Amino acid sequence: MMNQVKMARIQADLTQQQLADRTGVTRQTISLIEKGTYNPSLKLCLNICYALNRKLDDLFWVQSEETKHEKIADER
Amino acid sequence: MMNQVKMARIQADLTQQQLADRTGVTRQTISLIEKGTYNPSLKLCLNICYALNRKLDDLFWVQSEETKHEKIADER
DNA sequence: ATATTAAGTAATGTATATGTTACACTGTGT
DNA sequence: ACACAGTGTAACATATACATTACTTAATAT
Repeated sequence: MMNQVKMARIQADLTQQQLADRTGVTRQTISLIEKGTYNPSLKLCLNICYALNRKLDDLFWVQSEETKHEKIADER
Repeated sequence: MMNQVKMARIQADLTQQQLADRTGVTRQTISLIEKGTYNPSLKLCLNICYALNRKLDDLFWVQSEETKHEKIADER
């Protein structure tokens, strides 16, 4: 589950702990989400968005496997 | 947890059962998500997006309580 | 050298998302 | 009147998100 949380957090100049505090979870949860091994709840995704002043698609959108090919075709 | 799933599903002319089949969950799960009593996982949100050809912000974005006021102020 | 901060990760417990089965209600068609 | 499709919802079981605690490593500062 790839995402842009780590990039956005660093751009916002926050530590994992600071982001965790602002989103109401523990640092460990943030770490696992950034590493991509977790499948976070929508509510947590939204809280991360609020803390980083982003929207869902900025941080969490991933293209479906099927439409990836169309994208490649578009780029040609 | 308000969302636009029901609207988008009806616009796509799908039943809850059809959407459930396409997203790999049961009809009950779709029903509860549409009703807003569930806090679905990101993976399920993405699968619903794929099935309805939408993006996360279209179906699942909800403004934070704090920024709601700013929005209202903007509209004045 | 030592202390401190940021981050990765493992073990264990709890809360909850989701599945399964089943029943009820509403509307529509016959 | 009956059948059926679509939906809401409840009870119970299972998987997993998330918390808690704790250990480790790397980097930086004193």
